[in-house]
Order: sequence, then C-alpha cells, then structure tokens
Amino acid sequence: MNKISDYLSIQEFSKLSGVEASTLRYWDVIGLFSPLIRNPDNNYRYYSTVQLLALNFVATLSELEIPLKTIASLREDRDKENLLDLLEKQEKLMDMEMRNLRMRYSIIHARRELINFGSKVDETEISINKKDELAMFLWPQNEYSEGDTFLEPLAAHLDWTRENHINLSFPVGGYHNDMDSFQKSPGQPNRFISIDPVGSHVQKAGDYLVGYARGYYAQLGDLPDRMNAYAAANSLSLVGPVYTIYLLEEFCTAEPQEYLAQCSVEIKRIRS
Amino acid sequence: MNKISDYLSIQEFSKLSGVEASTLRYWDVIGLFSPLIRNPDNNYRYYSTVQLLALNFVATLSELEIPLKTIASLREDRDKENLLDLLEKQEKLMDMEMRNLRMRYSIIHARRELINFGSKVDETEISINKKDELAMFLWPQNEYSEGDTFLEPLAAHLDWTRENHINLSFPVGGYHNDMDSFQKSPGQPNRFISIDPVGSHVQKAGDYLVGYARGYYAQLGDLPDRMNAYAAANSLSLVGPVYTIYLLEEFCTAEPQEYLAQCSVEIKRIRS
DNA sequence: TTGCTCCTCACGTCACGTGAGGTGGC
DNA sequence: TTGCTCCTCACGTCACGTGAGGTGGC
Repeated sequence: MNKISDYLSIQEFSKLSGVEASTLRYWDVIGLFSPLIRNPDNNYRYYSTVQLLALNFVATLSELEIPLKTIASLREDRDKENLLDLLEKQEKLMDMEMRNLRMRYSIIHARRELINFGSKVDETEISINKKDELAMFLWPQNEYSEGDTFLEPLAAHLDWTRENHINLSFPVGGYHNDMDSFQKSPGQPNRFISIDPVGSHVQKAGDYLVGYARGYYAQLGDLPDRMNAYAAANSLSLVGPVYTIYLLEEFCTAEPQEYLAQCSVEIKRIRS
Repeated sequence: MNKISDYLSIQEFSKLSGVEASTLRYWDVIGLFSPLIRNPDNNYRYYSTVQLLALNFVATLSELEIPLKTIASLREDRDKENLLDLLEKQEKLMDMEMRNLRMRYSIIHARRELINFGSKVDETEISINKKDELAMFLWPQNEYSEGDTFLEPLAAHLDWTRENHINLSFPVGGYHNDMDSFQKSPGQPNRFISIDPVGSHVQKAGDYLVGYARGYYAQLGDLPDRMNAYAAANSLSLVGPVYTIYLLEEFCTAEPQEYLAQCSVEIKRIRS
C-alpha cells in the first residue's frame, strides 16, 4: 500500500484540486466524474489522488466553457480527432465572443465620450472648434410625408439597419445635406447617422462651426438662424453637411427638455 | 391625430424594433418595459412608435449584458453620474472577461500545438532538432520520500500553484536539473513545469537531443540510456536541464499506454 | 366558419450555490 | 457528549424560449 491508496474525503479532495465540494457532488450526480469509492454505510464519497489527473481533464474543459454533456461524451469516446474538433469549435465560438466583446466595448466607449463631452461643454455659445475625424454609418435618404416627425423615416429605415448589420446600440444622430436644408427644416434631417467606429462615412477633421440646443429630439429652435448669423458676422462660409449628435438623451436623463444636441458644420473663411 | 398615435400590435412592434415578442412580454411581466396601453377586453398589448426610443435604451443596456434589475433601477433614477458609473463598472467586468477569454485562447492553443506535433512525430528515433523558445512556469523543487511516485510532490505543490495563480489547465510536464538526474530517476523530475506562454522561465532556443517514450506519466523506460548512448556515439555533450512534455495524454486517449512524452536536452558538439 | 394573432400559465434551460433537516465519526 | 463533516433533497438563479390550452378579430 503506498500513499496513493489513501482515500481523501470530499473536503480534502476539494482543497487539493481547487474544485468546490458542491461542484464535485454535482459532477457525481450527473455521472460526469465520480469518487473512486463510496462508503456503503453512510454514502460518504472517497477520492484518490490518482483521480486528480482525471479531474483536471474535466475541470480544464469545463473552464474552457465546454458543456458538461459534451465533456461526458468525450470521456466515452476519446481520441485526437474528437478532441481537436472540439477545441477548434470552441475556438470559433470564442472568436465570436471576442468580436461581440469588442463591439460592446466600443458602444460603451462611444456613449461615454458623448456624455463626458456633454457634461463639460459651454452650450450657450456658438463657437469655432477643431474637430477630429469621426467615423459613422450614413443611413439612406429620409422621405417625409405631410405631418411626419422624425419618427416615421426612422421607423421606415429600421429594416434597412437590420439588413445592413447596423447596431442600434451606437448613438444615432441627424445629417442635413447642407446649411440650407438645416435651416429650412432643422427637425427633419435628410438622413440619420450611427456613431459607429467601423462606419464607412467620415466626418472630416477640420474647423467647424459648432452650436448646441437643449430639448427633445429634432427641437433645435433657432439654432440654425443663430449659426447663420454668427457666420455672417464673422465672414465665414459654411460648407457641406450639418451633423447633429445628441450628447445627452434618454440614456442619462428622464427629462426630454434636458437632452443636449450638438450641431456642427465645416467652415471656410472668406477673405476680406 | 398623427401617425405616431397609431398603435402597434406586439408582433408589429417586435418586427420594427428587432426585439422578440417573447422578450417584450417578459420585460412587461417584470415591469421593465410595458406597452403604452392594454386592451381591457382581451389584454392585448399595444405599443407606439414613440416607445421605440425608450425600448432602445433598455435593449442597448441589455445587449451590454447589464442585469435587467440594474436597468430597471436606472430607469427610476437616471442621471449622468449613475449611467457613467454603470458603464465604467461594465467596462471593468468586460476587461476581466477579455483577460479570461485570452487565457482560454492560449490554453487551447498550447494544447493543440502539442497534440498536432504528437500526431506527426516519428517517435521511434532519437534525433537532433532545433527548438524554438518555449515559455513556461517552473514549479518549486520536488521532494521525494520512500515509495513516492510523481503524484506526491505534485499534490504537495498544488497549494503553491493556487497561491501563485498558476493555471492548471495548461499542460504540465517534468524538469530534471541535468542528464545525471534524469538517468538516475527518470520518473521523478526535480520540478514540474506548466507550459504557459506567460511563464517566466524559458526553454532556450537551440539544438536539442530529442527522444520519445510511450506510456503512463513518468514511465520513460530506457529513454535516458538511449539518449546517452546516442550522445556518446555522436560525440555530443548534453548540457543543462532535461524537459519532459506530454504530447498525448488523458486529453486525447483513454489508454495510458498510449501517452506520448517528449524529452529534450540541449547539446554541445565535442570537437573531435 | 376558418385561420391568424394574441393571451396566460407552466415548464425547461445550465451549472451549480445555498440552506434545511438529518446522520455518522472522534 | 460535542462539534465537525458528510449526506440527500429541494429550491433559487437569469432571461428568456417553447408549448399547452384557450380566446378574440376579420
């Protein structure tokens, strides 16, 4: 008799192996991994140190998040091909998890950036700011019928977003083709945008005229007028599309009148 | 009455929002997100397109894997700080997930490398091979009492592995201080090793004398003798530690006699 | 009248963790 | 005798998905 045949109680085996006693009991109950012997009088479980290796097999695959049923069937029918197949499959699942995780990361990142900016900004002033490149997806053209708000074209494009794998968890904003369109109907953008870092459209880096407005979606008040007035007073010409992004919205406040929009349009100075 | 007040059945709202009807029902039951109205006659749920925005709030946080209870409490008490705290916490959880995922990746990688190599190798020959660097953890010195197998020192170090965050899902092998020790007791390595890519010990790149043995752990037969004989016949001097790693073990076969060990020791040619 | 949609239970999922209530070993 | 360990149920977890069985609308 060498030391190996000394039996270990479930507590001792648990401490040695690092696997919880409740887990050992469960694995026994479902027939995945059982103690070497049972005391027939009191049903006590007794393990042997030799079993540490077999347990490690189960514990390792379980840590790889392989279903216990699969582990059990692999124990029955174990060879190189089966194991390699299984590991390969698991790696593919993990690839998907990784991609999913990265996407969740960038959603959080995008949202935090907007909120942080929105908390610090001086919303009362119209100003000229340098903006960095911002990647986004451009949605299709919006079409408005009589009496439509922004909701109808939004709803109309939801199918399109799903077909094109646009993730609606990224912040959504508005896009006007130009300052004219923005002034004519500030609450009716020509398109929607998704602030998604893998988006194919880029708001170019450069000098922008930037203004802010409080209130529910698409209620931008006289912001277009004020921006145009500022441009005229400072001899600026405003070119290209107007981007509206919501720094604060239902994610951080229950009060629609506290939503905070930022509108920006690129400027060219007019030589005087 | 504009279009917004047209009510949508649960099916229509589900298709528009991309959220399953069963999920909408569940969110209603737990009080997280409810339809605008209920038909009192038949309890039919009716949603409005305006609710798409509120739903997006819930769906987004749910996709970020934030517990529904937390989302519910956030809806009650919503402000920038609460949301930012929540997003930050979630990001930290995701960091841990990411680290866990990477570790599972490298476990699979390490195991696959060994098995793939073990399937192809010519195990009958002793040969001189170039080996690349291999990172690992060196366990503490083993101490053997009378009658001990490799199991006793292994068990004795399990506490140490946990204290030092050694993950036992990586392949474990043996380490002899030198060829003398290897020949004297091939089944009793001076240390154990964990083939973990973040390990602090490195098996140096270089020319190695490499041999193989079939059989259960630590049953290396006359491999040390054969390696020494090969070295003598070819005027090689064998220097430094002997590494034993198991290419095939209980993970890919149920038969202990099919386990395949690889032993390697660095060589220096003796000038003749 | 006939599908079709909607409803409300109730149960299953997956791998345990946590008592409750009771017994055995030193 | 007294803790301590061990046992076996049974229930909870988390966010739904899936029927079963029944009703309402066109």
